[in-house]
Amino acid sequence: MESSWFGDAHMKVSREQVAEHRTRILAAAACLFRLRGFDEVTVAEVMKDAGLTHGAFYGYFPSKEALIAEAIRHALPPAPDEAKPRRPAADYADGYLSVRHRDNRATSCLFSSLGTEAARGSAELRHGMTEGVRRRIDHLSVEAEGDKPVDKRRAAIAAWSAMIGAMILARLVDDEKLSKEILSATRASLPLA
Amino acid sequence: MESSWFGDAHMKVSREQVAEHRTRILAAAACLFRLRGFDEVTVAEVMKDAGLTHGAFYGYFPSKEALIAEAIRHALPPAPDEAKPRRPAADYADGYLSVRHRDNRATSCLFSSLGTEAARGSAELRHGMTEGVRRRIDHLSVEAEGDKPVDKRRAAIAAWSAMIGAMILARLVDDEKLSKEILSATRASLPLA
DNA sequence: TGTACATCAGTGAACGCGCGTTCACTGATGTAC
DNA sequence: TGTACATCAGTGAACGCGCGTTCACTGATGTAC
Repeated sequence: MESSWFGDAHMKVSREQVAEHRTRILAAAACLFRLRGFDEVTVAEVMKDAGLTHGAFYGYFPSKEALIAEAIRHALPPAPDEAKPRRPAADYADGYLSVRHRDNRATSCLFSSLGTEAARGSAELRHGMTEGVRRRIDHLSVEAEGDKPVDKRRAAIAAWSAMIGAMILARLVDDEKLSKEILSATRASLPLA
Repeated sequence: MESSWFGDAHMKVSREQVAEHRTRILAAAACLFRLRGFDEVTVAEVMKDAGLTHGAFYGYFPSKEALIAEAIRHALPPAPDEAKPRRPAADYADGYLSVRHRDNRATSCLFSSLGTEAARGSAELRHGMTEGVRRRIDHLSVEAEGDKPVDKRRAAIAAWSAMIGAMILARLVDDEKLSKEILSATRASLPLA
């Protein structure tokens, strides 16, 4: 089947429809996975949240595993855009270690909501997440404590590790007071300028 | 059925047998869970690793969920023993942020191997893990940086959060160099005396 | 403009497999007398 | 000491359910002429 400029124009509407459905599937999956984990979410649920029936799934993705890798890639922070200003590291840390972030799991940081399971995931999934790790380290390195770039990068890695660990503990613990203490104690000790 | 001192003595062997089997089930479960996560491990596998068949499981635990909570409790660090010397915090951190710990998942720290999934677990599971969190914070507080106890405790929380986050990232990332960098950078920045 | 045909995203019933859980049974050990 | 019975941890077949995946079909949209 060939496509002329004419054919393209006519197909455009349904192609956009498909692209939008695909985006909705990925977004629904990313939310559900964060809320309940990869294994506890079913393909049928994701499709229902995206407004479709489960049978259509395999027109979009070859398997649930492929959806996991794609949804994570899609939800990860995008490559830095020169046009947009970088978010200040202190702002990022304040938001990250907030009760709001702790309780908003559906839109939370992927590393603190799915980190331990993702480490056992497919090569594709881990590769996607590795890119996300690199970007975040680069982002935080700019304003981390230290004189030389090496020191800044080291501090950025330590600071982000602490944010992730603290968020996981804050969500895990069944004592609200301890949970808040973990967040604030970690915030106070972050090596960010 | 009454138990006399005589009856007790006669029953002792089989009671010890049962207790040992129970321990083996818990130990096998704790290893498998760390390696593959709660959902990916089957009751039958745990029993096989413990040297029994799956049918015997329900003589020991009422459900898989109960096993999860018990196995985690069993694998968590015990209450501090006055008789035994505390492990120095620097030692603990060196071991924690080592490649050895990263690669030995079967016996790894529960928070870095199951943290994100446990946060979505049963109340029993979360309660058990909360006790583990308290103990570790107390343990590390003794030698953390700071003059007043409050400062030491704050530093201990931040240091442990960083260890957990760093271990999760080090396991997740598919680049050996970056993985090691995360461990060493975090180790260098830990607020431990 | 109208009619017949092609395409293809989406539907929902069905399949097959695996896993948590149950249960009738076994066999080793201990008890009664 | 011997015989009959009770107990109970463990066995393995079976059940039932849910989930990932497949597939024949629908119906809306576009194409050919």
